[in-house]
Amino acid sequence: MTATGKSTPGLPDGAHPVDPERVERARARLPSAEEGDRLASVLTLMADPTRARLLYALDEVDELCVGDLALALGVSEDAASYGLRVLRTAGLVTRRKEGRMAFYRLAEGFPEPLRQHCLHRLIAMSHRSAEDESADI
Amino acid sequence: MTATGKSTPGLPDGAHPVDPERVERARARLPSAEEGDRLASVLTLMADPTRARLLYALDEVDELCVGDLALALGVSEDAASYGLRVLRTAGLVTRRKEGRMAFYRLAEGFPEPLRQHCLHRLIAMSHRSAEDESADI
DNA sequence: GAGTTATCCGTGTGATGGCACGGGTGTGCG
DNA sequence: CGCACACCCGTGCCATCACACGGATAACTC
Repeated sequence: MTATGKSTPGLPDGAHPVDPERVERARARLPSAEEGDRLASVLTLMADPTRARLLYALDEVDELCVGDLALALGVSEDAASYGLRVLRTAGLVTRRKEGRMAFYRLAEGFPEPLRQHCLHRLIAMSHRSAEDESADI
Repeated sequence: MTATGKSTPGLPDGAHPVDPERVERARARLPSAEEGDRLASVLTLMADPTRARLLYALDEVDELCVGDLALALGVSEDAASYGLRVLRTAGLVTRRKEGRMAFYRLAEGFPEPLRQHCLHRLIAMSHRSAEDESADI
């Protein structure tokens, strides 16, 4: 059992794993590298102001066409189109074509945790973070 | 008042804002560009497998030194150090120096929503997302 | 004091990302 | 039938990024 237990700072006995117990505890519950990749890819989709706001807008109103989305966000139609392209490729939004225009909405299988936690809670957080003026509590 | 209301697809009267009501509804509740930027920057910090897992590990065990974190994650010490550097610059983790080693922990002011929603809920999501085999519920 | 160890910092590099640009497609209108 | 429109797609440009590498610092051991 190596009998080390906790190693005080200078002990060269344990060498690299300084506190193996904690390392093991962390390692056991840690998401795998692959899970980390998945989480990162889904968060990367939200980690862009344009895309985040596109999703938020589509969460508020069921459906919007590209031009109106661009207008609501105050970005170029090209930027909106590009953002939607990425989100669509990722399967987060769907497109309905009516005549010459395309209406977007959140995909049916839009991950509910993502909507709740990122769209609602985190956006709410960023509302009051930053340099809040008075800061009650 | 332009009297348009809803414009059917082909009406050239409303021109760009096809359905002004929805645009207005979206625009009113939409996070501002600046808020979008803030949200994006904080999400960008999580949108990296190494950093996300670093934070997760630090959330599980109070405190770990760089080498042990690298060991727990299975990444190079340099990668861990770099990730911690970024997180530290952003103020999400703090460093305590003891002798020649540095112990990291989540910052005191670590945004609670971030911990709950990103670390716990979203990681839980990415556990069962992907191609889940049997998928009980 | 010399050597080793744990970490930090600045820089180079390959990779990725957001978006503007130009050209293309299908649609509605006169 | 020809024009304008709303949108899509492929591509190029510039910025950012994650990480490796090398050197520097402080501390512990002998």
